[in-house]
Amino acid sequence: MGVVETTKPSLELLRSLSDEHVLRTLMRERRATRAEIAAATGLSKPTISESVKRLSASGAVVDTGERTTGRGRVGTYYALPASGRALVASLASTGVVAEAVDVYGEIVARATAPGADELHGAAQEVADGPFRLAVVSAADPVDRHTGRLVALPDAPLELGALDVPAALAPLVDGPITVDNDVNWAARAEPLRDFAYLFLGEGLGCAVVSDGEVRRGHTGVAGEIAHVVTVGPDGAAMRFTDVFGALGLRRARSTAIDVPKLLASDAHETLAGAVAGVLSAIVALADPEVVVVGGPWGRAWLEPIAHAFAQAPRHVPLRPATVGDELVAARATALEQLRDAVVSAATQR
Amino acid sequence: MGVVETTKPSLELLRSLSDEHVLRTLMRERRATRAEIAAATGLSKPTISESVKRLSASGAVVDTGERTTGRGRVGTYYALPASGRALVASLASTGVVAEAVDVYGEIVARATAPGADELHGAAQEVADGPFRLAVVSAADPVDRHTGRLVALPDAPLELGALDVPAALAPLVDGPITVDNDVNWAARAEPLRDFAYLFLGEGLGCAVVSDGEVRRGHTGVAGEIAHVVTVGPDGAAMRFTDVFGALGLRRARSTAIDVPKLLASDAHETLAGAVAGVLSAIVALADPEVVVVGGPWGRAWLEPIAHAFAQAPRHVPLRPATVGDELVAARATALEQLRDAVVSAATQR
DNA sequence: GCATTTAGGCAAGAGTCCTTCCTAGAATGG
DNA sequence: CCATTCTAGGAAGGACTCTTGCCTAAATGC
Repeated sequence: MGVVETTKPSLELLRSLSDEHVLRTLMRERRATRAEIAAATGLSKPTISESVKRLSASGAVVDTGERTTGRGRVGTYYALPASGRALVASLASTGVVAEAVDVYGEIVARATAPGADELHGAAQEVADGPFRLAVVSAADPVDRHTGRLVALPDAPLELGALDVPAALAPLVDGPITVDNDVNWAARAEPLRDFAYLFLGEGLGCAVVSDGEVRRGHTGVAGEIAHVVTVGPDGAAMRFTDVFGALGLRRARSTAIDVPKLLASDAHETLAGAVAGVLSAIVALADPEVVVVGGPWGRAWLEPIAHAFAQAPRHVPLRPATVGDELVAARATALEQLRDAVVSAATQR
Repeated sequence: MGVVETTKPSLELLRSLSDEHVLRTLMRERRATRAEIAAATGLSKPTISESVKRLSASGAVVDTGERTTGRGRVGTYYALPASGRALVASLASTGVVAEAVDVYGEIVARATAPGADELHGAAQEVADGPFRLAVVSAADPVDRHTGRLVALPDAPLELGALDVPAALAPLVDGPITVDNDVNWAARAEPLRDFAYLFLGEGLGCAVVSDGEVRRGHTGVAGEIAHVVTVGPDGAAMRFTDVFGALGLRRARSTAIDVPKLLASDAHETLAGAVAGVLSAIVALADPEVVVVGGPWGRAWLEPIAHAFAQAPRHVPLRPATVGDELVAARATALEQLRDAVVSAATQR
């Protein structure tokens, strides 16, 4: 708190600001003449001309060879050179998706593979030289500092002992961001303070506060398996143990047997247990709404909402919009890639 | 996410940056010659001279009349004029504290009064013209948008129906920031991801994530009274109800009877209940440590830590450093006051 | 064929930063 | 007591960046 950091005034600062305007305009427009850039940024034509001259000399923008047609003098189109790509990947037990995203936000290549251990192969398939950075969604808890998957008690790693950063390091020449799939799904919702509760084979929750997913110290915030809640006979019980007590786990595993659960008549007991967890979420995170996703979360939204409405404090529940965890991962990758390009071109 | 906001390059930007450097230096040093400011900021003497000329003309800095003594030419000391004050107040059922803080971080006036309803009077006592802003700590849940106290189920307002912003509005000519005392206490700890659990007559918790207290949508994040936990016979029970079941509440109230509690032999039951709440905190916030404060929280840290250590996931507990909720409130007020002075002087 | 339109360049002006040098005045030391 | 040393402040000059305004070249449309 209170660390005031004031940049020194300098003409270099102004110059880099102009350059940044030019680069970001070309990221939006793909190509533009100096006059078009001036109009789009609100800066004057001579300023843009100077900036383009600098950036051309350093190779940060290039003359595409194309020329305007139409009335008036022929203009020269400028564009960004091949600026590298970002890798966006999704890892689940059902398979891997790898995508290459360019600085315009275009998905320029895509590959899928059946097993999570084929991450490297899928990434290599969409590679075209080293990636400038990677953003990965994984269906397991993630350590926010190392990017490695974290084994929590009673929750075997769905993806096995895969070391994501190590698997990608040879292909990526920059930062590798890894986060949980539930957190990525939450980032796609346009709310500032809410929680995203995922109820499927695994249990998960993302807490969004002040517009950002809060990951906590190690990155496993929202791993709700051990929250104490109401079990079968009103007994206090950890959330994950409720499924054991009801015989709704898959054989020799702590994973929930979803088909069996959906076919069972345990609506009420489970809704009560979920309502207990929701009480903890509301108490600690104070969300505006709780978005409920996952196969049985969505199917049983009704009884869950009914049980939760009995609680002394409650908030509205809403089904998750059918979203893809890659949407937010792509957006993050694009933002990081653009920032990397701008800072590479403006820093010296 | 991804909203890139780039400031336009302009010479005015540089000028305001120089002015800000000068102003912030004078806030630290109280008075300085142009040469001293130049040395402190790293900017050149002519630049500082220009800035001081501008700021003197607008009245944002003044010649104090003092002159340097010592070898060399006599220098002119400049300083900030009377720049207004910030009000810092603390409200508890035991009484009110009001302080006036100036732009140097000095407490220039202080008043106390026995009842919370004397907020206006205490504030008026330390006033010297209108305050530029106010920062208030209140021993009740606070709505982060309105600054009003929030009545939650089973938790009567300790301070009554006091409307803090309305009480202060006539004295304050700017923003009024109100927050819970537990949140202020947490802000005084130098950690980025942790929770602060307060166990006294009331129950409270602050969640600090990524270096900031997270208040949630309405501002009542951390109000843990309704978290489901383990009650007397292993029954699932809301935290606040545990005290009712054990007969540890004050008469006709939901407040905890602390002397009775400390004299009771309910260590184990209560430690188990607290451990259940800690499980929820760890699951949802993933803190590095949990700082435990409040009269019986500190006294019973041992049994609580013992019970919590049985949980499948746990983090270290630590007693709260004997802190004053006003420390962080003062720091916030000072930062806001300085920002206000800088922006008033640099904007036009 | 000529007015219109448009990209880009040039020139001038204002403003901010810096480095370097100069000056006035005060304390220090022989 | 006087030369020396030290320091705050100012002035000069150069380097840049921004803007406005004007000019030129080339293509279109009537």
